[in-house]
Amino acid sequence: MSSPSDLTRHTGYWMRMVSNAVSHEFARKIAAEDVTVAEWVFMRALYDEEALAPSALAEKMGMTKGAISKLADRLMTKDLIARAEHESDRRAHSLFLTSAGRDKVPRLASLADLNETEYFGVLTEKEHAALDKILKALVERRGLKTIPTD
Amino acid sequence: MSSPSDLTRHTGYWMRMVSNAVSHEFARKIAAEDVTVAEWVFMRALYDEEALAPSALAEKMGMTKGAISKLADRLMTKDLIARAEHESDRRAHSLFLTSAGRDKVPRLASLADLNETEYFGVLTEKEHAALDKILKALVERRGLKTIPTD
DNA sequence: TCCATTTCGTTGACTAGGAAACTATATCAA
DNA sequence: TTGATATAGTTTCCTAGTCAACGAAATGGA
Repeated sequence: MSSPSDLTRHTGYWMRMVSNAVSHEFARKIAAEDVTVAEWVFMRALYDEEALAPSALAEKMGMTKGAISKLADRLMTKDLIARAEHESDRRAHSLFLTSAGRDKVPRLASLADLNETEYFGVLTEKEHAALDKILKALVERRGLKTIPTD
Repeated sequence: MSSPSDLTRHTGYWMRMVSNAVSHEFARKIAAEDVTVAEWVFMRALYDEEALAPSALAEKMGMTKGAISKLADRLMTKDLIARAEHESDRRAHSLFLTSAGRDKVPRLASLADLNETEYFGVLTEKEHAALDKILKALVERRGLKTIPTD
């Protein structure tokens, strides 16, 4: 037996290695659009909705509301999102994409597609399909849910 | 077609979701031993060696030497590692596990094993083997190499 | 109605890492 | 030998999160 649990015998090890590489490369790509990965996920989450409350975003993205608050500040500074007061509850508000923000999403989406293709393009069709299936099985069987940001 | 590249159609999305979950759960487990994931990787890297230079660790872990410098500080404060001056080069030194540090590695390793089992235990033997094989193929074909920390 | 409690979001203190400037030392070429 | 350059680590400044305390507004009994 090789020393205490050789790290490379762990699936988690290889998974993290690939996952990190994919993320870092994606971060590099979208940096050209002056957006971070967290910002992209945030914007993508708003894209399908009219507007969302910070708390909903926090839940969806698996981040604390503090983090969302600061992230929203940054996105507002960049004029990619804006806020609307809640009609009846004066504590609450909701966030939505500005038109500039909305315009950006498809461009970022193609970069995401490109990254996906680049990374997983080295797999055969069969391998890729098998990987997807197994990952989804894992998510389902372990009951995972939040949108992965980091 | 659903809106700009539905994130959930990306393998990277599912991969990050699983990878993050595995990491966070592991972080939670080893927090009981008062160690972070980066610290664990650092210690694990030292375990097989007599001693390593900070620069070698940085290379191995894919972190900057600045980060290694701070990480080493923390580990020295906890008395888990110590430093030895280089015999001829007065700029250099090397880091090694203290006996307390060395003792801790097997305990952390079992937590790593436990985490691995817990997470991937929901897969069948066949699925698990297939996943490993595909991940390793990805790493090889894309030429990835540093030990994943985050 | 009014006070206790809960909820929404923000803020401040803290942690971890990257990038680049910096310090000290080593090496190499003239 | 000595001055230029390269190398080993450290430090500083910055970004991006968490956690916990907080203020303001809403809610729900007594």
